[in-house]
Amino acid sequence: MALKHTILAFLSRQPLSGYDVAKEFAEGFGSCFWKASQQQVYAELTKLEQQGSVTYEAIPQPGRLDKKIYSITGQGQQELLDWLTKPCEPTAIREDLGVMGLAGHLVPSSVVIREIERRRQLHLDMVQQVKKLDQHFAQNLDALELKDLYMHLIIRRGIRYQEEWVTWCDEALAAIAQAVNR
Amino acid sequence: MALKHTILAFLSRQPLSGYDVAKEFAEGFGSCFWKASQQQVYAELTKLEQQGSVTYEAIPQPGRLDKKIYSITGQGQQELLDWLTKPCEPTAIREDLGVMGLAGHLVPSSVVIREIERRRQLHLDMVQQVKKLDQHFAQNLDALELKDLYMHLIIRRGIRYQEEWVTWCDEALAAIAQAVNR
DNA sequence: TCGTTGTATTCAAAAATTTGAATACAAAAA
DNA sequence: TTTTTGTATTCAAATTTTTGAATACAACGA
Repeated sequence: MALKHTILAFLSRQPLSGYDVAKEFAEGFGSCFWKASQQQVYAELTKLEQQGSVTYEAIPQPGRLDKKIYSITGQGQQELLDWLTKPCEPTAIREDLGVMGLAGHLVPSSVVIREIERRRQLHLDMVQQVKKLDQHFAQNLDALELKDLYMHLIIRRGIRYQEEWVTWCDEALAAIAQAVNR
Repeated sequence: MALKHTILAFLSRQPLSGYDVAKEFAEGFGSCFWKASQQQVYAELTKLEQQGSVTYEAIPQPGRLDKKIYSITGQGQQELLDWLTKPCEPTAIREDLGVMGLAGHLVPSSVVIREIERRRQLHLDMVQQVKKLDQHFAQNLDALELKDLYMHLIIRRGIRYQEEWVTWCDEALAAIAQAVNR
């Protein structure tokens, strides 16, 4: 389970509130690599706190519930470290669009084409979004410390992934158009 | 949920036993796009059968449980068709290795390097494996009917995905080596 | 002949993820 | 000024996925 470890990893970089962690999953690093809902994040933070992997400092907020700023503990850091040291397995793409490859012939080709065109645009937008994440790290690459270099490299993987989808959409659209006009 | 629809899609191509479907997920198309365990497949097939989306013909086998050959029904085909017609959203990569980007600096760079080298080999193996799936379809591309063209295209996506990981591993290893020797 | 691999199905429990809410106030935009 | 967006947390339920078994026989190789 990487949700737990992804949260620990976020907190190993800086203390964050649950809201901030959820935002990381929705908009930042997580948007490309690992999505988690607010509820999942809050539930996991509560569990991690009970287990002693994280602690929080409650910031009183006038007239509403305290804001909790979570930090990783020594124990949490050790857990993360142990996990990082163990080999991890690649995961399947788990992409709904794949089903089109199996059964696309059941729907009119126009439906397939429309869907691929839609996806092309979505991935194009994602390229821009993920590139923004990289802006901070992509500057003077030669002087980057390891911490930032790792971040840069993995973000590059995300960018490439999205770019590859755009390329694939173009190729697929061309191939389908050719086959249909035959 | 694409498990249901992936199973329906398999069965839309040909009738299969639960064992065969599970094999598709483990070794065939699914190995790259959507993994599901045997138990998941059998449970889902039972549910689909109860709902009338699939039927099975029981093949008696001397001395053991019947073998069930499942086929998609008209209703199942309609469900699949409806699902394919609806737009689908891209999914996050959901890759454990991503956590390295966030917190790789907590472990010695040798650990990161070893892990990336290991992953490189795994993806290299996957490239070969997925290319095998394509063999049947990659022949005389210009005469491929749509059904097979779609399959070919989506398998190409899987090949590229694995190849991209290999390329990324190479780039990452080079960049890390350079940073460490600085 | 003995172990391994492959065919074939089923049960049960635990863990993870998704979905749908509700609450509450501040700040910015319409 | 009214609505929308953003900050911030929590509860509950349903669904999905993972993990760990158990059963049974056939075929193949050592």
